[in-house]
Amino acid sequence: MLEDRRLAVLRAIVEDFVSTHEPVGSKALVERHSLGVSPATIRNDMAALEEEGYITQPHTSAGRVPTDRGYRLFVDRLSSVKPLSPPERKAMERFLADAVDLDDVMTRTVRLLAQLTRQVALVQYPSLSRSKVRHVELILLSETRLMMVLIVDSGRVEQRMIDCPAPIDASVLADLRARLNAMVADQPFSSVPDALTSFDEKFAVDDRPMVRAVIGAVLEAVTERLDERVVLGGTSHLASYQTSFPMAIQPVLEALEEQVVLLRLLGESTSDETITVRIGHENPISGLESTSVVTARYARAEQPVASLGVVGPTHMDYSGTMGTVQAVAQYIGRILSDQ
Amino acid sequence: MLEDRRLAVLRAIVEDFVSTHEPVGSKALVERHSLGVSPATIRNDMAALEEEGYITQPHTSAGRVPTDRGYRLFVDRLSSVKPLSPPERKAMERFLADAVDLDDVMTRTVRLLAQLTRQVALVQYPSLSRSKVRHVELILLSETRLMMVLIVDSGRVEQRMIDCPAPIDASVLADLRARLNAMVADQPFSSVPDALTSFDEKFAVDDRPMVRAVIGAVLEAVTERLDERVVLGGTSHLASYQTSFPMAIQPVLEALEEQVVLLRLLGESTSDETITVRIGHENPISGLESTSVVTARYARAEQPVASLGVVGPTHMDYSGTMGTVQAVAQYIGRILSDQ
DNA sequence: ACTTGGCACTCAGAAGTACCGAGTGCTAAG
DNA sequence: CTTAGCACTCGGTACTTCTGAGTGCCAAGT
Repeated sequence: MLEDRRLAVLRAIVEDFVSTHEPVGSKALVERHSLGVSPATIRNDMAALEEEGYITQPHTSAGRVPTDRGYRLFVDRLSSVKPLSPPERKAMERFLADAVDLDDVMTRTVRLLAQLTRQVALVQYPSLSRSKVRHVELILLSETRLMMVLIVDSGRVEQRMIDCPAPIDASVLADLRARLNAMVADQPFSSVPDALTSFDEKFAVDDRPMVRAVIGAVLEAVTERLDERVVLGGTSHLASYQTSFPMAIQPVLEALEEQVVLLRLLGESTSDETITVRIGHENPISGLESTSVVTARYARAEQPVASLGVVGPTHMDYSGTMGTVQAVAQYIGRILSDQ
Repeated sequence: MLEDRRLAVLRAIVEDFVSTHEPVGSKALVERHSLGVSPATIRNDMAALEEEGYITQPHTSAGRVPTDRGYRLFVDRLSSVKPLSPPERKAMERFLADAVDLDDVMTRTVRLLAQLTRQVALVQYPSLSRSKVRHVELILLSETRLMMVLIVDSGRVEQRMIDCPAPIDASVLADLRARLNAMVADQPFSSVPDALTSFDEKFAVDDRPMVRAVIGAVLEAVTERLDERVVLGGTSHLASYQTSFPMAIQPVLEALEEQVVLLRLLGESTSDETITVRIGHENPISGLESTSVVTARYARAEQPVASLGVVGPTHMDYSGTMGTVQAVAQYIGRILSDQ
């Protein structure tokens, strides 16, 4: 009972602080929330909460502010994932329905997320590791130069230039093309490396350098990490944070300029959770200690392929943000599975 | 003579203000620059300059600050384009030399520009309008579906899916491929549309729908505006502007999030100038009225293909920025021409 | 006709002072 | 365990004063 009320107080503090961005005092708390006790009682609870490290006072004569630990408890036990409102859901579906290709889906998603959450949004390109090869084409560009075009079942296309040591014979090339396709067409990316082991031995010794160059290009294409691309949007929202609360945006902007950082942010989701929240210092990346990151994985045809999420101030509306991120992740998954 | 000194005063004011970011007074001016006259004389000149609208006083008891008009005069008549220092040049060449493909060149360039100028950098992808077709490949994916792969001389590749109304005959396809390449290979993009006019008439009536679909895809690929992509970097530098001088970064960040805006910024260069500077309100884009934009075109094989540039505070180091932008533009041109 | 020293004037920003009141912790009574 | 009462703290606001950089103007100098 007592424990319950303390948690209620913490929840009230977080909620109030998130909406007003101002330290909240005991009096304001009993007024705004019907806690059924007097401010003095709340003060005792607050002292206890502070003792345990969930809240803190910016200065002696001010109210309390949640600590990262306080937010953590709030997220874990006191808040629920708030689903999108029907109009928001409508807006999302309408906005994403018009996407014409993968790039467009990604761009639109990042804009959408940024708009709905009013925060910085991140969207990672789907991984191709579960994809299958549809076709490999080899095109002779000059005597010693050819281009390999790899067509993926998702419609994506990868190309590689290949320079050969010796002039290429057209009939050898045709033979290679046919055999190569027989080997890898309809194979998932993951089994291509195995399929092509000692593939070159089937060719005349003279042709092997060329064959090996082609194999190399194919392997490169199927092993390349295409999920290592992240689009970013809504950075202008950063500027509005600082008005509301002290926070240097420079380090945040700097961190967000690094693709590596973005990948770490999205990549380190706890694998068994659908949605991950990292609060303040929990965040391993320097420059983002005073922000929270909410990410979710999205799937294509039931298989998780990548993540998306948002970066915002620690005093964000976690319920709403988590709901939005989750909804967008699910919807994107559906869109990608459809096409 | 008198006129000369006034200009010297304006130059001194701009230079001082750019380096200190503080209004500059008559006394400080004579001390820092050897103008050979007394503060009182400078004051007279300043009054005249203010009268003409080149400088202004933030408040009565403060020094003068250049107006947009003052910067304009400074850029047009009082400053020179400062070439990169040898170490900077070295750094640039080293940094760009490692680029592996076009995307990499663009990404590295934007980082480089941002780093050298400490401002927000923009780099537009090269236009393909001057490019030539190297090869067109048609790949049969299923009975009625094929993929068109267009290889451009710059190494870039465009692909299009094509659905045909009727099953496709392999020999017809081979014929089409051969003839199509005969028509368009080595042709500049601009002449492809003409080359393909009434091309379909050379085929059997039954095959024409398929041929037309392919022609459509090729035309789409060669007319698509591939230069409508801009990469952006160095936004974190925005945060440091505001510390030095009042400037809302939110509208700037917002503006920079719009691809359309970026394209306008880069696209509207005066065509006959190698380097374009737009100062403060000269800038047509809302949100960027208090920034200056320095852009330059870059060429590939002597033909201008796109632009790059930076966005910074109006009190920027114009000489240095112009020098850097120009140097990078030239060097990028060389890199693109090489490969 | 320009330059210059002198001088009164202005005014933003710093520094000092006082005050208010939100918020606290503690204590003693309920 | 709760609560009313109370003394205490201290950030923020408002007001004042002070200072000095910087100005414009004028009259004398070259």
